[in-house]
Amino acid sequence: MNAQHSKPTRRDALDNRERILAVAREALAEAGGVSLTAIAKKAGVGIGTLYRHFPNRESLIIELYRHDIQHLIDLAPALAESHPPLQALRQWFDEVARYGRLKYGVAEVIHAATDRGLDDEYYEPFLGAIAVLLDAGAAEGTLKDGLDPEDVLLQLSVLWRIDPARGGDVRAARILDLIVDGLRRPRSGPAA
Amino acid sequence: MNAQHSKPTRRDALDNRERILAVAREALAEAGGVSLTAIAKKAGVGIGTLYRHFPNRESLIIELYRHDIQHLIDLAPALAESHPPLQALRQWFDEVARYGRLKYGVAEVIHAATDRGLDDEYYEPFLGAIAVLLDAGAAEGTLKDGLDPEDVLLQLSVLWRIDPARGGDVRAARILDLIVDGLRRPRSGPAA
DNA sequence: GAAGCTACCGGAGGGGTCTCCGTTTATCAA
DNA sequence: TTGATAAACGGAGACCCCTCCGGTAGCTTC
Repeated sequence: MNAQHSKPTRRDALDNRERILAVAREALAEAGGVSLTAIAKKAGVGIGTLYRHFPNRESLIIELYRHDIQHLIDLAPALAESHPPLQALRQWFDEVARYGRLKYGVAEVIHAATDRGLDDEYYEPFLGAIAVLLDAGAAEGTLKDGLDPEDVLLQLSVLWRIDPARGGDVRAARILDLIVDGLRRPRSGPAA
Repeated sequence: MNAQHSKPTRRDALDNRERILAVAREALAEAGGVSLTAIAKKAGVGIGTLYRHFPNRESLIIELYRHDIQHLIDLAPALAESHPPLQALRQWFDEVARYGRLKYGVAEVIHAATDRGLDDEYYEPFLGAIAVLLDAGAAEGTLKDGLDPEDVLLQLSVLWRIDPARGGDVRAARILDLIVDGLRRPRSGPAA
């Protein structure tokens, strides 16, 4: 990220960063409700140090789930190529939901992304992934033209508000179906 | 609410409650980001007193916007009666969005309701309002059968994640259209 | 090896939500 | 009036996020 010759980062800084990430990875593995204070303490650094490395909770979590987020982003064009557009879209949605359910952090990142908007390193690529799927469908004529990927991302963010305790998976699938139906181009029938 | 003969509430308690509400109403008029600590101080009560009257931020806000929430709940059957189902639904959605935009608290309450679920006094009635609209559409055949009002409420909660700074109203309208389209019964054309 | 520069550390502290519990006081009965 | 009593008060304090800045200690240069 800064391999420039601007000045090599100090060793202790690097060590601390790694230690924080390791502790955070373990602490946030599944749970989520872990305080940064706790992570800092466990990592043996001051809270100030943690915050210098990761200016807010989200950026720490992004770092942890970088890999997974990227996977989702890469998956979209792959699906678009190997499946009919509607199927690709739906499958991608499922995958996003699945990741969010599985790895707490992915959900948090995506959710936060809809707030932060353009600041976030992954915001644009994520939108791009959605755009690929939407374009494929539009080209084929099964999805509406001119859909805004940001609108779709927002709609997806509903996923993280579903209470997993009560029919989480089923409800998620149902809602994703509703969303996809909303994106479809209506059959050009006669009626108004 | 407790007109029972269980024991009349103490006068000072009643007074404090009113004072807190008055201060809160003014403080939260439009803004939102007001601390309960500040409200307590302004009302001349300890923070503990505020919290005994309203066990959390949300319950205070519910009290403030009781009227507005009820209006929305009542509006649904009225619209269902006076308009074609699709129009009624869409118009009700708009009204919900409008209220949320106008009065910060309404949005917060509805949003929170999707989290709290059954604990909330207004959760069921709100779902009922949605159900009325969905049923009307189902009966007419323009909306899908068996839609779950809770699913729809969840979808609506997206409204409060829209950044008003960037195309808020327009985006909201667009997303509401998408949601409605997702709820419509597809034309029974030939295709798969 | 010593010294200087400055990146980096770390925790105090500000502001938030909410809980707990010793103290005050409104109300009622005597 | 004067207790007695329990409801209500109110703030200290636990825990959160995040900022700020005086102190510390790597790295470089001589």
